[in-house]
Amino acid sequence: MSEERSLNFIEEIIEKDLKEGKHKEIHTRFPPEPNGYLHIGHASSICLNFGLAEKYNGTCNLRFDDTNPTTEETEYVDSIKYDVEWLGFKWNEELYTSDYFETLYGYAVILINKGLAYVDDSTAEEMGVQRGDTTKPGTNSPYRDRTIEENLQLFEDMRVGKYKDGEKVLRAKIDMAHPNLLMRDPVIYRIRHAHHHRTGDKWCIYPMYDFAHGQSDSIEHITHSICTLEFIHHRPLYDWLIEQLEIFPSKQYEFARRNLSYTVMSKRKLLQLVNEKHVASWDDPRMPTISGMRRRGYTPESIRNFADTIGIAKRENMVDLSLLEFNVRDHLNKIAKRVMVVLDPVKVVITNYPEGQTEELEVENNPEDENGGTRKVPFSREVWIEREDFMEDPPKKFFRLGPDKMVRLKGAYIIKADSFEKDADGNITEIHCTYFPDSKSGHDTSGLKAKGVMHWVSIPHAKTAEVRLYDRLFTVEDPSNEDGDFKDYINPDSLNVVSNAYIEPALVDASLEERYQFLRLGYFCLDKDSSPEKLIFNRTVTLKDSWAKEQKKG
RNA sequence: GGUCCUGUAAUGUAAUGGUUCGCAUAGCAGAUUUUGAAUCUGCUUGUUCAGGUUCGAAUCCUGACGGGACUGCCA
Repeated sequence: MSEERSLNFIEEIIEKDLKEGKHKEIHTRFPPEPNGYLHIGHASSICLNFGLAEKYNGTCNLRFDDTNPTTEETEYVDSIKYDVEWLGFKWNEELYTSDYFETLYGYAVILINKGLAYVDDSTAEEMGVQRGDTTKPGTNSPYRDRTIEENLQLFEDMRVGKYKDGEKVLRAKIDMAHPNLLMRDPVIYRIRHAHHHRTGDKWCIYPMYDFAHGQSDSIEHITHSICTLEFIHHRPLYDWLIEQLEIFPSKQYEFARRNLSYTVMSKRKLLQLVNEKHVASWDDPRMPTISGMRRRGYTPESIRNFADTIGIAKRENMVDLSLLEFNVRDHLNKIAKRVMVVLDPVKVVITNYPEGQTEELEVENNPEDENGGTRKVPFSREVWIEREDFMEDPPKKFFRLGPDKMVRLKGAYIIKADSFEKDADGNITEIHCTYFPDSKSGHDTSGLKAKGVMHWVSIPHAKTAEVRLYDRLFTVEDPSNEDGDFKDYINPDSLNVVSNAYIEPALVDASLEERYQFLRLGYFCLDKDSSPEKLIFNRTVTLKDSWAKEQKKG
């Protein structure tokens, strides 16, 4: 039944490798550095790596790339694990590059013994000069020709803490004239007298990314090590080290990271937004972090479908937000409970409805779900409707309430507006309507037809809640690529708080797990800061609004 | 200037030398609708350019042009 789906370039490589017997089974890994929260870009990588392992019956490890003790923290480890699980993936093993520190040290000794690494006393500045640049070849360090014995001794001295930070480094001995700057005797170990989140104070030398990542891949027998495009220059070094060390030949493949419009994705920038209080926290619902999207109401399914939709490739890209929004609407439409909430209320009095009378109307929870069931919604003489649903002098195509216009109150009766009252400022304060008793939803014998259907909340039964309306965090597609600071483009209206929305009574039992569609308004979820005393809802995404479009046309 | 990666519709992706370049989103029309949602139907927009190879090129080759990455003791 499954439709034929074309393979992305990595799947092609894998299928070829499997077919040719290069590997019996594939092993991938997701290798985050625990120095920040995961974002939607990481989600693509997670879906790719774990997804590939699932698809080809292989395994995927979760490996924390923790080789820099000064930036990494356990808090991040925990959040990363939570996010990966929340997305619905299970790792084969939970691993840490720091688990391999002893092995990596041994690898470095092997390199020294082969005459392929040396201890260098040059300062960072001196090394910068030695490196040359893209046009000029580099020059050899004066320490490049130390003997193996001397290097061995010096490296051990580094390990036992004889030197201060920055005093010495271990460098691979490759080629200072190599056209690839990364091959010009790259640093592979540096001294850092810092407390590591897992190894504590056991080490004062730490391997660099290039001497840790590929080796860790190899130790774990990762067959396909997938990373983003900017590491493509590292591949020759990745291969060189594995070859010299004569260890399992993991292979690196690169794909282009996914960029999303109207947001930023770099950890540095996201950290800045948090630190400078442009957002409340890492999980602020406006953040493109997985935790922020979770809090906003995105579902794991919608994020995975999104990752699937945008696929992977090697070219630069800017994925339009609408692709993400489509996926979240698509999923929420199937699962969200429909409820009625009025954000900007105006009072409607149904003058011919008996005073004091209340009806319990049976209303469908979700027309998209046969098993969604129904709930009771109380109806009475006075109801709140949305202020924008009434116009004193409506244009022709306005399918809502206006003088002498008829609309159906969703799940209830058809009403007609007779008159309205205004305050001194000209604001409408009250609308007087009559209802048609034989137009009751499900039992309509009136023969009337109302083009418009509106949501409403019975005034005497209404409860209140705070509703947070979120919009894109930035006003431009690519804030990082504009003139000036990216923060100059923060959308001042990214959050609008409605502190006193009227909600139908059934919503007081709202739960964190449930997703809701506030009829005609959008998809919402309960915020984690919500309490029975003060309910708080987050808007995940609006509904598509063709009326808004119509209006824009004028 | 060096090395490397990359150019298919507004956006993302497909085509693996062989119909008329497919799909999704977005946009536009219409149908339908007790959500101006959803659903359904139709439509619009594309191979960066120039040569070459070939019966045949988005695909292979050459060159140009465009976009991007690399000069941390970050990852």
